[in-house]
Amino acid sequence: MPDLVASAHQSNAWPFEEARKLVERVNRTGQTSVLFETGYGPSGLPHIGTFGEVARTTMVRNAFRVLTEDKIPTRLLCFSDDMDGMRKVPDNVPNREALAEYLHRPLTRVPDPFGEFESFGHHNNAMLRRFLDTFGFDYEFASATDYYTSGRFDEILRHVAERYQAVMDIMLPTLGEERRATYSCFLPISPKSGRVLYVPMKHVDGINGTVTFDDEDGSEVTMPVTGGNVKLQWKPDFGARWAALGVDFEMYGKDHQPNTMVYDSICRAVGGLAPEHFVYELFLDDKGQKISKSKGNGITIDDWLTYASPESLALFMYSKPREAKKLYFDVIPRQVDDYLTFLEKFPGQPIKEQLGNPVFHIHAGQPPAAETISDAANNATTVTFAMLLNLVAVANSEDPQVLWGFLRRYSSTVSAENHPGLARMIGYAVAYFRDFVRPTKVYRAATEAESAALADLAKALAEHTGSTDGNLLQAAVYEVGRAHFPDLSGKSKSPDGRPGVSQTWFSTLYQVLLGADRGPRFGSFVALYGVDETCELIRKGLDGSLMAEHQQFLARRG
RNA sequence: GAGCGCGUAGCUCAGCCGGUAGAGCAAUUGACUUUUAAUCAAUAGGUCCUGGGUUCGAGUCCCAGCGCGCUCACCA
Repeated sequence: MPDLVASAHQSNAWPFEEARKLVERVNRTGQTSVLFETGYGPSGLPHIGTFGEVARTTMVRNAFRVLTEDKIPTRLLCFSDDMDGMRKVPDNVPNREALAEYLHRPLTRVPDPFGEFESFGHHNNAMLRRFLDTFGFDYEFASATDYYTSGRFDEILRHVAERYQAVMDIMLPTLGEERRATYSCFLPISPKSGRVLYVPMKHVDGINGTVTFDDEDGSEVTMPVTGGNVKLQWKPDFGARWAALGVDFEMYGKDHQPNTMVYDSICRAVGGLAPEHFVYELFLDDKGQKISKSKGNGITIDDWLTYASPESLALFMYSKPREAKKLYFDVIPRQVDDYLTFLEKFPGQPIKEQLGNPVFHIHAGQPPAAETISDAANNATTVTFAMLLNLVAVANSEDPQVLWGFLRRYSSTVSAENHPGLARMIGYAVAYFRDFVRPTKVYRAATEAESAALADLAKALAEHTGSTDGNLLQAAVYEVGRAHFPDLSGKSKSPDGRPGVSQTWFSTLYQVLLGADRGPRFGSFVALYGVDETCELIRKGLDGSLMAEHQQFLARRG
């Protein structure tokens, strides 16, 4: 595969551009492995941005593996800063009052409000891992609490104590006057209250590795910096961790960008080599505001996975990482269809274009084959999400079987067994219909004339009970329409030359029975939906049940 | 104010190493034996933000300007 590697060295797809920086780094240092890191602050449930960071870092990692033909081992460490103090009680958890007394304690020392895990921190860590596992990421999880208490950070902590002045010299100029007066890069955990203390150090002993400070009750305390007694302040924590673990690559959001120099300087000050960075743009909600955990705006990972595949979300993360993009429900269908298009094009592309195709990066160079359905003449088509959303809207049904029925009109052999991807997509389309389309429906009552016509239609259809012949049923629909709503303009005619049917008739059917202004060819709809079921639908349209049911549905949603 | 990014068809965006502008949706027309979802075929459409520069040649590279977006206290 020298062709692939050579092209990868030329490719301007961003994961390759980032990975090339790492190749140069390896050539420079002679190192024999590469460590990727992503950070996670578990003060709340996992954020879609956290997921994006892991997805994108994985893409760079895979690009690196292609470039180096897998000769340099790589690891991805997802580091959870779960020793951070709980600064406020999150809004979206149960038992909030009970949590209040644990404010400022490390998250791994706060009881789990969900009552399932050892601590709130453990709970949030587990949630993060669940999401990452859903996507099949290859990663190692790391807990700050474990690292601090097990002694894995002891050496670097002693080092920071020794180099205390150097670290403070980097930090102090970046702070406001007020903060400067009390700042410390060490945050001791109070031996009395268990809280993370933001207090000035009275003394730092670089030789013995201890710090001296006043505890919350005013008593002076001297403790070793090691063993989990003390954690590092945010910026020193970043730099020191990179140095301690030998991190080679870490990306972060643009809000961190101004701090890059500070993190890197600290890393060097304590003897490390600063990692390579990539700065990505933040996501925006529907109103153009930045999505953040604390605001709780925008959509969640669960939201996305309710309506679309993990792959479509990965595509969103791949595209334009340096642009502030809107991440909201209405971007979902497009991502799904773009993903399908890219997947379909991939096999026929020359290598160079494959390397720029998002599915290469989403699937670590091994995208699956696209699923298509074929008609009787063997013309293959990709079923798009847009098409399914239309189908589910016109079929007016949350029953997947009705959708399969529509699809089998085109391709008689298609099924969930031979098209698992399509089956999943139908599930997503149904959910999207239920939550975004159905609420927009408006049912109206039939007029007197329309009621008479509908009653006749029910009678006419009843004679064809059990029929699945769309054309036969369509003819019946037309016969009734001709009697009640003839088109007198002469514009439309039946094949035998009799007057056609006014559009009013069809509008009536859609508005009264389906709650929409437009709809499917009605005979075909009846064939799939069922004659008896359609008669029942007409009955409910006439007696007002459809309107009432829709009202109830809307009321239930709130 | 500083940093980063963006400005291409009505909308959303592709345009790789510089070589006569592309897709999807929307629109219009037609096919599917009566207009009505999907599908299929076709048509229409753009001063590539502006002005300079480099070049035989610039949407693409360089400079300047205009417009828009995001980030930049504390906390992480």
